Amino acid sequence: MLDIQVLRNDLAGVAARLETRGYRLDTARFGQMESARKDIQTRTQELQAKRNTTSRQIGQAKARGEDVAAIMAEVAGLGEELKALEGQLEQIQQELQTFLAVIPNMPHASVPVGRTEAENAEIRRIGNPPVLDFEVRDHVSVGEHLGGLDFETATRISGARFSLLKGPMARLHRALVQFMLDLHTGQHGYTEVYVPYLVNAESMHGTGQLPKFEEDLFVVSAGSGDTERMHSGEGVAPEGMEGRAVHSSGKSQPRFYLIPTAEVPVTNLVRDSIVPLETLPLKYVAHTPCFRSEAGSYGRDTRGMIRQHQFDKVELVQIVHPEQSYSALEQLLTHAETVLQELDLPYRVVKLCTGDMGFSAALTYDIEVWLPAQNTYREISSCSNFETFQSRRMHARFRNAQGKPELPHTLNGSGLAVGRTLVALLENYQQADGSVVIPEVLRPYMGNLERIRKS
RNA sequence: GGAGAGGUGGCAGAGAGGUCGAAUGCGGCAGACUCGAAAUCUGUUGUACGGAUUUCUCCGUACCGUGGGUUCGAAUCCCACCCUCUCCGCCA
Repeated sequence: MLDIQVLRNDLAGVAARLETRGYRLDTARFGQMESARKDIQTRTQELQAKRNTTSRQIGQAKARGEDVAAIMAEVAGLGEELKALEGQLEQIQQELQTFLAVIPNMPHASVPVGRTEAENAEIRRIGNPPVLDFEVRDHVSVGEHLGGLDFETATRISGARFSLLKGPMARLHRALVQFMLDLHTGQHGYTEVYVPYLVNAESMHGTGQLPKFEEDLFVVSAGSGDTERMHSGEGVAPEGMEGRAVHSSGKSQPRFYLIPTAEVPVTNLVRDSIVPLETLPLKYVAHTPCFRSEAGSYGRDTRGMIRQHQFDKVELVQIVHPEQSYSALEQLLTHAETVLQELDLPYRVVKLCTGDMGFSAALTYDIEVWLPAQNTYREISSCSNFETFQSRRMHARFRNAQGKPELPHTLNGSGLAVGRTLVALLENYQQADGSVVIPEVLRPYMGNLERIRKS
């Protein structure tokens, strides 16, 4: 969420900046809502002040044993009027809130302006694509040949966009997770956390997945929860009823969202709290499955495990002092890159252009790994600085040197997407005979296995 | 699923329609005492929004789990909901 003060002070400037991301800010509407809000709020508060002082007088008069009929008459109709005004104020503030909640973050000044990923800026390339002097297979072919990858059975169990790993392949997947966690906790100073995979609407709102991107998420409710009302959209849930699916009987069922990334539960660790200055930077790493509906990407990456409804990821999250956030982003990026370097996988780093960035990000670097079968680089990590966009939504603050609450900057990045790393290993480490060599650093996690062969 | 207890400031814990943003204690901060420290004493100490001021603040409003109701006035009364804890049952 953007700072409403910035909108008030420089509406045209904000609109121009957001234009570069392809977002048209309705400045006229904002102006109308703001002036209405100002008017209603002023009148409401004046009336509340009057009520408070009068009520106090009544109390004092009664204590003195005086007759209060005269004062009572004075505030006779005040209640109704006040109630109406308070209602209006509530409504306009809700409208403003809704308006603000769907505005994307402002791109950092250094972000290249562009519409599509074609205009992203390549920062560096590390490593050389392997020379494979035989017919290159894609990861599906490699994995199925080894008997470790079984999409047919996964489809029977669940459906499209799920995968099943077996034997050494499943272990390799686990080895990657272990390796990444050990690296980030041991070498990079992150604290490992285990977090819920089902979260409430407030958490989703905090990191920016809601209210705009509900269709990308899986929604879960217990037992016979009525899903009818769940997608009724716009309507703001009554306070205290958020995250509830209203059952036809009038009873409510708890309603959860499956996390699309560990960013959600981990960043929300600090929601609605004020952390002491000296605890910054907070650095967390978590391994979780991620669940995405992939609505709107129907024809893309249908083969293999590139794009799945469920995949594992090791996620890095940092909560930092605003002055340190951009150097922290560079560090976080190198932390993710280290994984690829240790695995000796060729990759490149790109800085996303304004049009390709996610809703909440101010600046994003993508790391793309080389996939021989696709003869191209594919995203394997995304590292972003959200500045105060998420902390404002989450009401996450730290106490600054002056003792005042201040919004920290939040960052996160994949370190890395496990499924895609597995894909990259299978493709880059495949051998002419169909076997796959296991990178040195993973062998301790594989019982010193050096190569996966057809069983 | 059954039975019960409870949600108040950083923490503990009063408060039972009126001057309560909330006693008291602890903790934190500042000062006094001290060579320094401890102890003691004094003062101070929530968050958000709006307005004024423009870096020193000041004023107003809201907030005692959440939402609604009663009332001139609600932390306090009424209703609904959420959450936490204890015991039993079930379960990994």
